[in-house]
Amino acid sequence: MCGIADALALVGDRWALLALRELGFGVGRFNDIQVNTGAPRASLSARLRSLEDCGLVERRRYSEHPPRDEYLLTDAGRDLMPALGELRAWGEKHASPRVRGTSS
Amino acid sequence: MCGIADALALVGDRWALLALRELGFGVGRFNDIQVNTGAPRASLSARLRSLEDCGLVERRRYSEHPPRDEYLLTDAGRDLMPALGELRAWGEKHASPRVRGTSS
DNA sequence: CGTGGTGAGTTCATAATCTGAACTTGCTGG
DNA sequence: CCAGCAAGTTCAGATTATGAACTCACCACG
Repeated sequence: MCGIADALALVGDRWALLALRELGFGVGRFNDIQVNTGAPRASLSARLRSLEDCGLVERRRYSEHPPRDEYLLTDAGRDLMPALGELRAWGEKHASPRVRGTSS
Repeated sequence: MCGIADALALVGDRWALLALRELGFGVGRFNDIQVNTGAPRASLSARLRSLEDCGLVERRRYSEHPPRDEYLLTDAGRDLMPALGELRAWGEKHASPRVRGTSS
């Protein structure tokens, strides 16, 4: 009925958007994403897999012998960046008013 | 670090955005939201409560004796609409490719 | 007046999901 | 050979969501 439901079905969980954000930053290593997002390894692994399955993320092997993969945004994933930008803008405006003003 | 995490902390669950979407449509009755989103009553109730707590949604009592409440978007909630719009656009472009082209 | 229906929630037991920690696998460094 | 990093996976346990049924309160009906 409305793309929102479809969108949320793909990226509507707690870590997908965070992971996508990291990918948008150019962070493509599993451990880095895991640390930056705070997601549990298992959850992140599953999420990355879903995202790859949805075509939002692409997995590139940057080392053969030790199986080292790197994740990249696909076209579809990159298209999500504007939405993420809006979300971030909103978050900074409404969800983090605590850090406005003097430090602490 | 980034507003996205904060934003997701508030609206990053499965039903929040859907509920917000309904509110954006002007649908403010509990049952209507529940039916339109498909969210379980209990989940929706909890979510609406969180959203109200976060200041994204306002509860207006439109009937006293039979406790009938109606939900409205606040300023903060309305500010989320652009993000929802982006998300919807993305969803229609990438998350619902099944309806592209001839049926079947 | 008693019955049934609508609307908004709540409660409860169950089920699914997520979480953290430890474990693998494969190679590199000492 | 042993330790360590990197990417995942596995496992048991904790959290949370889910659906169905139930409550309250009123309104309409016969």
